[in-house]
Amino acid sequence: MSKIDQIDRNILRTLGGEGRISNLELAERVGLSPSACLRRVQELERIGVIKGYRAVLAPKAMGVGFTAYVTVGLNAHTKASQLAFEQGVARAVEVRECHNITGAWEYLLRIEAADLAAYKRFHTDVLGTLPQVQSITSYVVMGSPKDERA
Amino acid sequence: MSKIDQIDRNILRTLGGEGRISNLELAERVGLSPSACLRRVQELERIGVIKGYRAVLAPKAMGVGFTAYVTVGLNAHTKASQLAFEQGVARAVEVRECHNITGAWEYLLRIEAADLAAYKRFHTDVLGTLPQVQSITSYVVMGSPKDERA
DNA sequence: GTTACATCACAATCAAATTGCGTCGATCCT
DNA sequence: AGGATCGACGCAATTTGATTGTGATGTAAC
Repeated sequence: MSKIDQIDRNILRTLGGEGRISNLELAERVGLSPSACLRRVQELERIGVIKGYRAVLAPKAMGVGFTAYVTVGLNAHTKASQLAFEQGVARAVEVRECHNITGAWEYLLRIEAADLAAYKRFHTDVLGTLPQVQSITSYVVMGSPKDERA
Repeated sequence: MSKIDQIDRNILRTLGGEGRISNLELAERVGLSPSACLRRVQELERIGVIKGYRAVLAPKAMGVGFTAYVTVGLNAHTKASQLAFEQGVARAVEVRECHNITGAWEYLLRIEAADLAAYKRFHTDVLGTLPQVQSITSYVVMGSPKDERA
């Protein structure tokens, strides 16, 4: 398979929303036999178009009651400084996302913590001890009218 | 089941990373028999702790070659203005996430588009035609050293 | 026109999911 | 202290789905 056709796009769209649909049901949805459908899914996984599957969990049940986006500016823009910061962030479980962005700050983080107190501890003991960090601005998430993360 | 115990947390953590693991394998991981494990998973789904499952797809394969975070300030802070904006955003497929945040802007959006030209069209024809919008700041994502979205 | 290749559906086999049921441990009530 | 009740378990049988081999079909290239 060298290119993704319309059937593949239907498969991907369906799996993007219902990752654990049975192959039988998926085959019916996209109009193939189960074996043909399964082979396509397996190929999409093999070539990396489908990177994996994840359960979508209710945050509260995972102990997450507080979410914030944080912009981070570094005091030095060197490659070493950026790599060191990224390593520090990789170790912090509260950091769910770390994006390298254009603009006045180098990074945008998504932080998930139990509550404000836990966020404060993260802010002080994690971000506050990374020597590369020069500026931090926190934006607390009060709600998410749209959230199609995957 | 009234509360989530350590076995449940193990199940959730495993499914959060490998949503399509077989029940057989999951049972081995958490130390239960397959039927006991399956019943717990079914209960976690029933009570809403597991909201669903999604395939994680490579962005390029879905036609996404450009990602940006956008802060949006509204010209009026009324409930009606916010709802109208949120409805406009709900209709836009490029908007993957819309978060209501504290600080100088009301919203933080995550935009996924094919390329810069497509982003420009979104910026002009979608955001640029919502009357509630007073300020827009775009932050282009150049990379994501950490991304555990689900 | 022939050959090669990709993709399909069918069918057989294998593996996993599902569910009924008995057992065990904990808790509560007498 | 003993019995009853309830929740959760593992076992086993049954059902369902996944997997894979294979032949057929269509398309493209030579």
